[in-house]
Amino acid sequence: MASLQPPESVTLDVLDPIDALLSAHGLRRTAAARRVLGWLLAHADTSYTHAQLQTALSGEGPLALDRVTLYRLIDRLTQVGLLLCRVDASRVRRYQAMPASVQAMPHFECQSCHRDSPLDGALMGNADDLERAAQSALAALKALGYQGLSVDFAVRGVCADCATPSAP
Amino acid sequence: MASLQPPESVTLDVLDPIDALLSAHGLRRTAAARRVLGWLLAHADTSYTHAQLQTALSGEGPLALDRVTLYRLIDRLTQVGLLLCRVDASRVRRYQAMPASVQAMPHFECQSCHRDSPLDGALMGNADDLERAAQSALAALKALGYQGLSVDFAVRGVCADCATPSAP
DNA sequence: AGTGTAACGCAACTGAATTGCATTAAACCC
DNA sequence: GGGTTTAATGCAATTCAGTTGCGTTACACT
Repeated sequence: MASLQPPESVTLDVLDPIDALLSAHGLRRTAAARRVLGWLLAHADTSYTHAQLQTALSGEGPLALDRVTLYRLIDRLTQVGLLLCRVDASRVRRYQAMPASVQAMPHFECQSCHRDSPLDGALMGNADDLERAAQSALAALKALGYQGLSVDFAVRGVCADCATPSAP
Repeated sequence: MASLQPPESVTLDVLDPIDALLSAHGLRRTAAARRVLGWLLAHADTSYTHAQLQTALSGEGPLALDRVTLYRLIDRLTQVGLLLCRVDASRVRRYQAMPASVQAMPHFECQSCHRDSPLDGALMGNADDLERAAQSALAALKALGYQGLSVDFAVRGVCADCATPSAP
């Protein structure tokens, strides 16, 4: 049956860019790898835990990927620099497609309730200063051969809700 | 036997500053609490994992503190803002006495080998920019009632060692 | 087509952290 | 001082994210 399938669909993916990324980084083009990287690239604005990826992928298609296989896959994708990985306040790893422009999205993590909220506009007066500091550090590390670099600016503490003694 | 013990030793700790901190934050002055907070204040320059604390404390004195008790204790100390807590690259929590001046000690975390190294002088050109950004964010949050604030600036990626294909 | 090896899947395991519950001892009150 | 309240302790059992071992499958390369 493979003999008569069209080599490319009407919507031109002559030689899928995802496949290109995979082999450019020395990884095999397996169904799972294509799927995971593709999905993360399509949802590149946020980060996802292993568990979230697992359900998201099994939900939207026929692929019932093994737990361990997914662990190893995202690990490989991270090591070659295709994914960005950080550990959130509740100790779970979060993966995200490596952003082209490495913005240091500032965020706040509450030590008590473990919520993680972005520090936007009003709360981040001098975002330019931050950006400048980030760029200089990145340039220096890149020159040393470091790869897949990203910057993270986090404020930690106890949020107003948790700080108030208790409710009446 | 308590009746004849001297109220304070020769080296004036009339009403221990640690005890003061504890009760000022609504915590009971137990042997364990005194000991842990005291030790962390005496080693305030770095952070320690639960396991490290456990061995350090049992090593240097008679206190054989229970694992779980230590977990709950450092958790309490963190919630009231006496300790600072972060999760390192290998997913374990690291605790540190809350520093008075909240420096955003910049550091690099390798996604591959999970080493965590400080970004000093040469690698952090505009440390002032970073400091300024941090101060503005802190001021804004403090005004909202947030407590025990600290700043963390991390660069993530794959270090030069891990990035090179392999050794010959 | 044949072959070496990366990637897969399953089962068993680790290690940090949490929960339940009975016990101890600060802190508060009279 | 004695009595009460409840925070803090200790132990056992459990959770949860992630890992390791090992036999099997299927890319990639000639």
